[in-house]
Amino acid sequence: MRILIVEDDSRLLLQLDQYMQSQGFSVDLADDGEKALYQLQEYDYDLAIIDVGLPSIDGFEVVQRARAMDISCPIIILTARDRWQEKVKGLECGADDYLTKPFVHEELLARVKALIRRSAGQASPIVQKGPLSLDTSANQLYVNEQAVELTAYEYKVIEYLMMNPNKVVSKTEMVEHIYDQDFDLDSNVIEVFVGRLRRKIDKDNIIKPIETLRGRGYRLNVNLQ
Amino acid sequence: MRILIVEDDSRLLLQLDQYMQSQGFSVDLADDGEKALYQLQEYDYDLAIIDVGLPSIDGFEVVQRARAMDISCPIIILTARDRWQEKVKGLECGADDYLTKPFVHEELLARVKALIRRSAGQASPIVQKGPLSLDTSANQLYVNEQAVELTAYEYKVIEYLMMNPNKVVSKTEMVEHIYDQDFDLDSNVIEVFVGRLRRKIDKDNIIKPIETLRGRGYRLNVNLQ
DNA sequence: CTTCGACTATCAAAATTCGCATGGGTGACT
DNA sequence: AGTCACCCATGCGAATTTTGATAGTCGAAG
Repeated sequence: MRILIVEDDSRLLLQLDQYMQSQGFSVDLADDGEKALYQLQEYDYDLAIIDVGLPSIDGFEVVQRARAMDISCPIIILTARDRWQEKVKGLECGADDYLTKPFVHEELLARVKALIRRSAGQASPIVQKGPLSLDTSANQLYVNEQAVELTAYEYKVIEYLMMNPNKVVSKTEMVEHIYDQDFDLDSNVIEVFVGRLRRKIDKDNIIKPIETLRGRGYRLNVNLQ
Repeated sequence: MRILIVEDDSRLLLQLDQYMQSQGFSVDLADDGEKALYQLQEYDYDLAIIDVGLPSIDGFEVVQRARAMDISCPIIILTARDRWQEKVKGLECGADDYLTKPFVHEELLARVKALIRRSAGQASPIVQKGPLSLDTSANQLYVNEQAVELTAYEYKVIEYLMMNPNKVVSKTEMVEHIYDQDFDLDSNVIEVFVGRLRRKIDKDNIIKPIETLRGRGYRLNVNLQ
């Protein structure tokens, strides 16, 4: 985890540097807004800690300009003032958290950890199987990074197959997972959808991701490289 | 945005309920840990505010158990105590933020917004998506830098879509985040609001930002240049 | 190796479901 | 009383799903 600390009081700066390093972080330092913005642009930090009371460009502005430059790492601002308006202003500038000086180091650490934890848990859950990938939160299938538009049931079918790769899935099983309760089992819906999926996924029939196992069902074939 | 407030002091609870509602949130309430956990399990909140001083199951435990159940919504804990150990403990239990009582409502609001923003992967309070930009602190939508006046619900709909760009969002999901519990799910409100938004956002139908995915929901389309 | 029967693929029409526009009604607020 | 936002019911049009018929393929048995 690499973090940036921006603080003009050199005593505090070094103290924080030492503490965060002792906690296993890689720490970069800056002592004014100019340098801070440069560093933020240059490196991809996991988090930044910024004092609002900086000479020339103040902390609020650093945050604002960083956000305008599309820098999205979590930011904690440090404020010496106890007026809630300042804190609100900080958050509205685009900071994620603030801490009022003086503070104990443990509290800073706890907040840093909480923010990093949260910003890590944002990736959308994507299931990758060979050339196929499924973004289950966006309900979107990609074949070789190309988005493929599916209808509601087509999506349900491929989703179920992707959840059970390299496994023979019977048509009964699929029907039971895709439709809620009583559905006419001797219908060829699944065959129809598998057919449509095959055409959409791979027109030229080069990938052959869905294999038919006569009398048993289907299997999503994945080359586990 | 739908939030849960857990607090045993009924006076404060109602006060917060009223305030957060006035700020455009859909609010559910709970006055003990038992109910809170049930609610958290049952609904998909965008955020929870939990007092640590609850009878029977205390706030720390609620957070801990919620996280153990894989509930990942942002959580702010309220603590009456000013001892930093308590705050650190809260964050270590899995909370994302804390606020020390007494606090001014504006400060709570700023933190709530900051957390929701971050959990949507949005660092800045201004969300830019193609020709659309949304100022979440002013509750104002702009289309090509032009302000567009929206009603309360129209705003909630576009906000939720902007927080989930390029993602298929089902109508159920939208209803659940926009209204608080007990709302008739099979109603066509969402369709009506989407229709009105489309007309307001782009009269001439050139931008087509909101795409319909039959049987699945809607998707805010953003050209990721 | 061939044949037969069962299983699967494909197609297009039919049936169904879904989404949208519209207008009326209700309740809140002025 | 008037305005405004919102909710609800309706009916049309369109996209999707289902059906049923037909053609094709596979594999086991002879």
